[in-house]
Amino acid sequence: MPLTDKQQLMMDFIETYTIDRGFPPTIRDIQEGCKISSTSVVDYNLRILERGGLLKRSREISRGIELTRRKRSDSIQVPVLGPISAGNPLMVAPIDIRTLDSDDHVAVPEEIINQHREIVAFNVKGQSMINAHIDDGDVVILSLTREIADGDIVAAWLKTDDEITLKRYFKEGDQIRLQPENDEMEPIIVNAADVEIHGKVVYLMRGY
DNA sequence: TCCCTGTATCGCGGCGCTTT
DNA sequence: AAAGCGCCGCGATACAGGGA
Repeated sequence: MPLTDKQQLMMDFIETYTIDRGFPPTIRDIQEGCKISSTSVVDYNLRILERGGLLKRSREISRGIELTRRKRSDSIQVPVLGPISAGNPLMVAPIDIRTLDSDDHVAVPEEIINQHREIVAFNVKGQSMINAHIDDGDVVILSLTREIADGDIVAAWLKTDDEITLKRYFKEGDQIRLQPENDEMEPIIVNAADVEIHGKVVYLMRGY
C-alpha cells in the first residue's frame, strides 16, 4: 500500500522506538515523536496502517501496537552459552568465552549484531540484577569487549574462586566492586588482578 | 463530498499517598 | 495490611474545519 509521508514517519518511529526501548510506543509517544498535534491524527493513521496489514493493534492493552513486518530488523542466530549467575556466583571451570560452543541459539536483531564486533548470549540464573530489570530466566546478550565503563553490567570471572557472575561494574582504585541490583544483596569487592571482565550486557531478551 | 487534520473531552485503569 | 481517594497516563471519540 502507498504510504503518506506522515504514515511512513509513524512506521519509522514505531520501529525505532520499539528497537531502542524493547516495547512499543503509546499513541502520545507517536504524537510527540512525529510532531503530530493530535492523538486523533495518530489514531486515524494507525487505523489505515492496520487496514493495510502493516501493523496490529491490541486495543484492550496499553502500548498494544505491533509491526507485522520489520523493514530493517532481520534476526541472526546467536549461541546461548549456558547459565550466568545473577545471584551467588556459579562454580565454573576457567573459561575463555570465545572457545565455548553451543547447540542452543536465540534470534537477535541484526542491528544489535552490527553495533558490536562479537556477541554471545547467556541464560540468567538468579535475581541479583532485578532492579536493572534482569530477572531469572532472561537471556542477556553480551558484547565481548574490553571497553568497560563504571556502571556497565558485566560478566565477571572471579579467578580465585573459578566463578562467573553478572553484576554492575565499578572500578575503585586497585579494586573492583561488583554491585548487584538487588537491595537485599551485598556487593562483591575484589582485587582488580583477581577478576576478568568477559563482556558487558548490551541487550536483554525475555519470553513470556 | 470525501479525506484528512485538529481540539476538546470522556472513561478506564494503574499507581501512590493517606487513613484506619 | 487493607481501603479509600485523587492524580495521571492512556485510548477513544465527538465534532468542527480546511482543502482538493
